[in-house]
Amino acid sequence: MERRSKTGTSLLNRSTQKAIHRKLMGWFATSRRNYPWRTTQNWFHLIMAELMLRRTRSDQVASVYESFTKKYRNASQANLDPDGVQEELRSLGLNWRNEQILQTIQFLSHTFGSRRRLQATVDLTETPGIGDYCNAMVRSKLFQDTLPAIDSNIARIYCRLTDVKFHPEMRRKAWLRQLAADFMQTATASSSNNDPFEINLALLDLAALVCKPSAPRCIECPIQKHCKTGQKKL
DNA sequence: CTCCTGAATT
DNA sequence: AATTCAGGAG
Repeated sequence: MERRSKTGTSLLNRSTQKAIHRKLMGWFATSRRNYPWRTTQNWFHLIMAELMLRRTRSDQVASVYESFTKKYRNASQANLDPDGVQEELRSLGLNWRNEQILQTIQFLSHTFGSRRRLQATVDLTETPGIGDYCNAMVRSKLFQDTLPAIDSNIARIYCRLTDVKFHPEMRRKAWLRQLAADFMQTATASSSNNDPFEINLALLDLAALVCKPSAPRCIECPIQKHCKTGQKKL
């Protein structure tokens, strides 16, 4: 029985990764989506955005995010007003999630209070409701940490690149996480467009705008040349 | 691995 | 109407 090599570079060699990074960021420069949480330096607002975005469209989150962040500037303020938080989140639906968000706020408030900055040593995955994906987004933004964010959409990109049948559980597979980590290392070692958070955003936007779940727009894709799935369409 | 849950998609 | 989605937790 053949065993697939588990290293990222064996699936996508280093020079291909470099080429993908260059093309991806060129595309991102003109195609990026702009949302308020992408420019905030407020760690609490950034976390809240990621929680709201779970299972919810970005455009729907935008107005709620604006209202929420005006009302609550830090975790302590939000924790003092759980009813108001519920009210702010209500239009997003998913009430079970809102209960969880309140618990997350409570933990953040108790642990970090109203402090403006988090220490770079903080491990946010110890916070209830925050896992690897959210941690990577927040740490890459706040500390330029070279952590690849892997949600189902980004996992889909890596599966298509390497012609592996996609399944939502793929985002947890060791070979995919290794590949994503390798790509982040290659990309951040580049001399330009090497901001880890921007690289995470570029992949998210490519997944949302081009490498869609069904009917991907391979013709418009900046990395079709390097994608095994895209190559089949030529 | 399975479960959660209701919006989005087909 | 039926299926898919989606990070996190167990």
